[in-house]
Amino acid sequence: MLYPRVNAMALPTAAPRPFIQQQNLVEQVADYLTQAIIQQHFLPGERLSEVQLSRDLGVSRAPVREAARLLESRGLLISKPRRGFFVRALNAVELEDVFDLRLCLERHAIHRLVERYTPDAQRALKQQVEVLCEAAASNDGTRRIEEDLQFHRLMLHYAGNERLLRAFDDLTHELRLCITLITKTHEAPDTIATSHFKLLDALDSGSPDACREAIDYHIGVARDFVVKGVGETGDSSDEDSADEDVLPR
Amino acid sequence: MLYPRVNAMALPTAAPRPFIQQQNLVEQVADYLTQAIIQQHFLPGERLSEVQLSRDLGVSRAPVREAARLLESRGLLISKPRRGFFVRALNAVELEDVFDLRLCLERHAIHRLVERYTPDAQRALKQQVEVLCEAAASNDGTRRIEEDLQFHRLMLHYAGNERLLRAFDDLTHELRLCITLITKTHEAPDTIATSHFKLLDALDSGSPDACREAIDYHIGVARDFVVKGVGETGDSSDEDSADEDVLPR
DNA sequence: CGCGGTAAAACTGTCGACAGTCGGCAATCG
DNA sequence: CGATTGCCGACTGTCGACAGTTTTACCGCG
Repeated sequence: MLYPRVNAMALPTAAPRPFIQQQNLVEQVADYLTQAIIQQHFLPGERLSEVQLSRDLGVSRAPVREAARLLESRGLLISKPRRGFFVRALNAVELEDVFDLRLCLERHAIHRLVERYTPDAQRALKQQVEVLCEAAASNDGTRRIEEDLQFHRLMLHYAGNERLLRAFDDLTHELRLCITLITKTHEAPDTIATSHFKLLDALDSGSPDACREAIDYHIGVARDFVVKGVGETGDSSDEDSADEDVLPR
Repeated sequence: MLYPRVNAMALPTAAPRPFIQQQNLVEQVADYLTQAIIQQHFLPGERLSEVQLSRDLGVSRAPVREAARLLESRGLLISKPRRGFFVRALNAVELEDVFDLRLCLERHAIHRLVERYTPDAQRALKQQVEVLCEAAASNDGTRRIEEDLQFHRLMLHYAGNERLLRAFDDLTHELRLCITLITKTHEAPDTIATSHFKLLDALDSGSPDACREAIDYHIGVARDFVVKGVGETGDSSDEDSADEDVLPR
């Protein structure tokens, strides 16, 4: 083992932090854990030992626990009392739900966006598609996904509802759980490109119906892609809790 | 001050826990803080001192911190590094965003629900409306709101997407931030009743368009109600952070 | 009387430690 | 030989304490 301190960890896809101030330990540990989970250094369903993590990262257990709670709220971890934290494992149904919610959010967003489609937004989206195309041509699967998500983030952003954007961000955290499934099944670069250009065209047309059709198609493709990829791989999770359908308040 | 220990707090809408085991301190503190914020024992924008809380509740600071992080993820608190936790204060724009997202979620939910409208769901919703009507006749404003939310929770539940329900729950936490504003402006009991009966009728009709119209009207009324209530009261929040529109990844 | 600077107080971030609990292993009994 | 029970190790939940930072109060000076 003997990992270095968190300061020295390599994060190729880390969030750009232009500010001078370094984040506190909690966020650093959270970022580290997020990356480790996404890159499958921790497998779905695996238990995370607090002492092990704190030893490896060279910090005490308090920041580790707080970071774990943060990731739990993001749906990346699940805590079982007195048992510890486990890496969340999405089964097929949960994955369907995630994409259904994504459809819900993006439909709404694109309708809001087409109402207030400024040149600024148009320019930014167009530019991001270009970045995405460039990424799609590369072999870096993770970057491809991130640029794709960033495009959708931009859409949500220019839709003008910050809370909607937050809901989307919460969702993407879970989406990244199965990111490796997507990166492995190498989607054709031009498919990605045309799929996004269709969205731009629909927005340019100004027709809400065209936008809805475009986003439905777009997300449908992504859904089929991931659901196909998951197949029999990542179901697991829990069969022991048989009292889940009582709808607690 | 001198609140009692967290064990003694009254939670009329507490989750049913048939098991012997009591929850851990973190959840207890989180529930306590949630109730305290909702009942405005802590005012919006107010800072929460960790030591003060831990003294008052008779626990150490670790559970308080973890509970505070939990509530931060729910949007009830905001943490500023090295400054502490503050009660979230929703301004008018944020409130609009919340209701817009609620519209987004419930539109989607009711469309999913009308596709799979089982007798079970119909019965449960009808019963909940009756409970709501009873609550609406009472003077307990908090209970009125909670039963109202519970009805919508049921709708989301029977829509069959657990993730959608979670997104709604996350949102209602923020909705409760301005709950007192709603309870003060006493809505007419029969208005509430008929408004919900319309939803049931739309579902019975099986027409997606009717459902959409009903939910749009329903949430529109609620939105106007709250937005009118907030008026000049709860804006505040922060004017110091001028770098919020850079769209961080 | 107002203002700037300094020092003290209070608070947050982090740490190490202790106690209760859970899971696994082995010894024992049927 | 299989099931049960007691024990042991490991781990989580919680606590008190220390260090660095922010806020506040106070004091001198203009």
